[in-house]
Amino acid sequence: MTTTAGTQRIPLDRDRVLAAAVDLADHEGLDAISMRGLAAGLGVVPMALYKHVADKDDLIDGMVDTVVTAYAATDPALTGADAVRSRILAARRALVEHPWMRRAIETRTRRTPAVLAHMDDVAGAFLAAGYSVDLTHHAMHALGHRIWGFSPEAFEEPPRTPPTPAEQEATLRVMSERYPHITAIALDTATRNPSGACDEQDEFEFTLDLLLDAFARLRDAGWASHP
Amino acid sequence: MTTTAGTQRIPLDRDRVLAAAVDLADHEGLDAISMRGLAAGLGVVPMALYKHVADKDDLIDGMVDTVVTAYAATDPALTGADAVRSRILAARRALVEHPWMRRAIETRTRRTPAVLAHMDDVAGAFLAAGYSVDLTHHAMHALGHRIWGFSPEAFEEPPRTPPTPAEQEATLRVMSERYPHITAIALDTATRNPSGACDEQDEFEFTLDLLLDAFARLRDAGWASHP
DNA sequence: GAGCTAGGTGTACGGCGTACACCGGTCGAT
DNA sequence: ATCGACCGGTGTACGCCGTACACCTAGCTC
Repeated sequence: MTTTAGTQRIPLDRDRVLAAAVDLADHEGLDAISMRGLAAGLGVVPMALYKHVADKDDLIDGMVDTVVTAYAATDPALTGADAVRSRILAARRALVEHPWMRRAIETRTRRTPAVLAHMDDVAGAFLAAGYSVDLTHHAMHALGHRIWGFSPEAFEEPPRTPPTPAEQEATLRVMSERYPHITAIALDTATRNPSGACDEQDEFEFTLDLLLDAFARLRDAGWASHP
Repeated sequence: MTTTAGTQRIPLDRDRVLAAAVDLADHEGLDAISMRGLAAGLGVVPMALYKHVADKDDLIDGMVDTVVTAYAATDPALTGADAVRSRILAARRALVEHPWMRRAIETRTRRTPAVLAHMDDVAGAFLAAGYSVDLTHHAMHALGHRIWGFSPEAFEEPPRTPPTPAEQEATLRVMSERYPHITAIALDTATRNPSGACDEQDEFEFTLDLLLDAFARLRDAGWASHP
């Protein structure tokens, strides 16, 4: 089981390890990432990976970096809030392709070069559009994880097995009694989208634009946080 | 080691298990929560916990519920966005006391009664203030995790050992060359707060008010998402 | 040819969540 | 008074995890 007859093993390198990890996470989810499983997929013994990544944390940092590095560069024709918007939506596209990124980013603490570069680009777009350093700072805070292409969702749906109509009616009755307001929201959504699901992309862009708009207003008003 | 001479063991119940878990997490962090460690702290064998919680996931759901249940009720004198604001800031106070809540909430999928009740209260406050169901829905999305008292922070600082002044200068030079914009922000912050740290509470309230303000404007303009 | 190095191996350790069989009390029904 | 059910705590064991450490080998440099 060392080498398949005659075929030479191409030696691993960090990029191949990371690419395999990204691929595995894309198909099986972040929880499926284990040093053992990843190694098996590469036809290699688990400890071999440690020649290319420091530890599992470094592996996941590397995966994040791999994806962030691949973000499309901002269209240089865009300026100001449009440049920010375009960069953030590029991040979101990557995020939709790699759903595990969301949780991966949330648990990272080290800031790798690609991550810093993305933050720097977003900040740079604000500054180039005449936002003060001060206001840019606040805008970055306000955008939060939105600059990575997602918003944290209080409303997130648990993956569920579809209930029978009877169950559905029973829970609806209970819900509307105990939680009338969120039930009203759910029912209102359902009138427009029978599946009852929210259009996450819409919500994302809605809030993104709301925030960008609010910040543009502050900029135009000459706002400053310090007296 | 069954029972200390004479003293009767008070039997465990779910609430005592959850309270012990919350306490442990408060002092040692969420990662310190293991069935084995928690059991040891309670002077009990690990499997004993499974008589009171279904599994580790249920344990953490229960911990979240415990804290959320303890949120101060909204001051009934407050109305509208003020009621929302007050409820969210109450959540934030709880979050500061229980730092592990942040990560715990982020990884939850099940929505427990206390969690639903909090969401329902926030939504109810909007509706009571004359926001349409539609607009309330969008506002809840936009607030995202903010209704739990925190915002996801792109800017989060890793816990770090303070570097020597020489190192500090070296990294500053590298940073300001490669990432001029975020460095500018950091330096600007440092002029007002020598530690260079952001005031998270300020940033939180700033964005919260920005959003509440933007939504109030939409309400007053009679905004609706559907034509 | 000696020695170094990079990359892959094998073994082992300590931790985790939890399935499963068990066992001593308490208590209600007979 | 006896029996059975049930409830809370126990003990053992399994399979997974990350990774430390010693090792082996092929190829390269001097």
